[in-house]
Amino acid sequence: MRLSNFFLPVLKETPSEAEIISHQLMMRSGMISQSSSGIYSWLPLGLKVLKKIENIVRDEQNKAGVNEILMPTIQPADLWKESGRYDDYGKEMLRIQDRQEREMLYGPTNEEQVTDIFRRSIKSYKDLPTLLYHIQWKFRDELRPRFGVMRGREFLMKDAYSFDLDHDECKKSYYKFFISYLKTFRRMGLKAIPMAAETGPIGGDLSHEFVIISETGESDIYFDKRILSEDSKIEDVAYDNDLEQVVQQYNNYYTASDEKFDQTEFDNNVAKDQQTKSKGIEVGHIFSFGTKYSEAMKANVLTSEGKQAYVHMGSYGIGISRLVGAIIESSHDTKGIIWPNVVSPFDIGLINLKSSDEKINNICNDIYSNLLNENVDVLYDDKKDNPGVKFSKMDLIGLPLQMIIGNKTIETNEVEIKYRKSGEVKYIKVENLPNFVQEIKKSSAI
RNA sequence: CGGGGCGUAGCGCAGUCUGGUAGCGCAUCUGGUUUGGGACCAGAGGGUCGCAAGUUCGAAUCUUGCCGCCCCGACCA
Repeated sequence: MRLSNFFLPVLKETPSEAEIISHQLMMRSGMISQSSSGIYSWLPLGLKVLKKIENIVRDEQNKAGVNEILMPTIQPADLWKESGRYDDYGKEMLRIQDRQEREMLYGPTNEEQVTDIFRRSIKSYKDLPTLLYHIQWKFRDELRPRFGVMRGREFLMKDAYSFDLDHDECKKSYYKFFISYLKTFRRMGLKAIPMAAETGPIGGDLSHEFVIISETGESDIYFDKRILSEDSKIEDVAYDNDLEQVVQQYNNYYTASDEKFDQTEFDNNVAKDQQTKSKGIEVGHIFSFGTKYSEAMKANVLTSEGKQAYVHMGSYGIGISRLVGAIIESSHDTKGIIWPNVVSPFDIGLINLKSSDEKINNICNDIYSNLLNENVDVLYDDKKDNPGVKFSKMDLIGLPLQMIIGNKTIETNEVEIKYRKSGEVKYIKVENLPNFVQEIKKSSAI
C-alpha cells in the first residue's frame, strides 16, 4: 500500500479525551475514531490489526477442534426470559423493540442463543462433546466506558461454548480451552497468566481469568514468578495428551487478583524471592457453569442408559478488540507503538526520503514491487513530506521493520534497515535485498 | 448511579470572572525555496463560540433548561 493512497489520519497532538497510552496512541495513529462514548469506528490501520488478532484467535480455536458459527447481534427477549436472565441482567443489556413491538435485545453474550441452537439438533450423548464458537460484536451498556477500546460498550469478542455429558467430560473441554488460550496469547507475543477466578455456585477449580502483565493495567495482581517460565513449551502440547496434567502445572502456582489476594496465603505458598506484584489486563475468561442454562432451557440428551440428562456447559471468552489496546499497553515507547510482528498492520515500512528525486523514486518503486511480489505487506511512504515527518509517522504507527532510502544510502547503493523495537540499524546493498527479504521471512523476523 | 471537570476552526488551547460582535499554535489550500528527525518565506480559506429559551441597546461572556464528552469511585471480556 502506498501511503499516498492510504487513509491514515494521524494526529500530531493527543486528543484531550484520551487518558491512557493505548487510547492516545490509537487515536494519534489513526486506528480508530470515536463515534460516541465507548463506541468506535475502526479505520484502516486499526482494522488491519483487529483482523490479525481475530485470525490468530480463529486459527487456534480451529486447531483445538472448535466449530466456528456466527450468531446474530440482535436476539429475541424470549430466550432470555427462558433462562431467567432477562430480568437479572439489568441496565447493561440494551433492550430494543422491533416494529411489531416484539422485545429484542442487542446481545451482551450468547449462552441462551447457543443453547437454543444446541437443543434443536443434539439429542444423543454420542454427539458430545459439542464445541462451538463465534466472533461477533457485543454490546454492554457499561456505567462508565473508558480506556478507549479496552473498555468500550461495543466490543468484538470471541466466545466459545462447550456441551458435555457430565462434569468430568466438561472438565476435559475446559482444559482444552485452557491450553488453547495459552497458545493463542503466546502467539501474539503476550505473556498471559491464568489466574484462578471466582467460580460461582459450581465451585471447584473451573474458572480462570487470563491476565496480561502490563505497567498500565487496571488491577493489581499477585503471583509466583515461576509461572512465567511455565509455558515455554506450550506450543508443542497436543490436544490428545492428558491436558489435566498440563493445566495442573499452572494451578500449582499461587496467583491472585486484587480482590482475592491474601498476604498470609501468599507468604505460605510462595518463597519471598518469587513473590511478584504487578498490574494486569484481563484478556480472557473461561468458566464452566454446569447445568444452569441446560436445565432452564431444557437442553438434554439421551445417555447410554437411555435416560435424559441435562448437558454440562462452559463458556470461554477472549476480548479481541480489547487485545488491540492491551498489546499497545504492553508494547510501546515514547515515539509510539511497537507492534509484535504477528499482529502488525504491515510487515515493513518503506520510507522514500526524497520523493522529488527520480533516481530515489525508481529504487523505491523497484523495492516496493519486489516486496509485494514476495507477499510482504509493505507500507510505502511515497509522499513529499520532510524526512522528520516521515520518520516520526513511521515510528508512531510502529511497524517492526523500516527500510529507508535517501541520498545518504544511494551514494553507497545501500538500503538502511531499522528495527523499530531495538532501534538497531544496518545497511544492506540494494542487490542483496532479495536475499535479506528471504532471510527475514524465514526467520519470522517480520 | 454518586462526586468533579469540560464543550470556542480538523487537533491543542486562550478569551468567560469584569457583556461591546472572536484569537493563538499546529494542521489545511496556493506560489516559491527546501529534503536524514515533526522545515522556511509570502499569501489564503475555515467558527450560527454544544443546543434552546431568557435578561440586555448589545451575549462566547450573565440566568435557566437540555444534550454531549472526559476524569475519580462502585461494576464488567
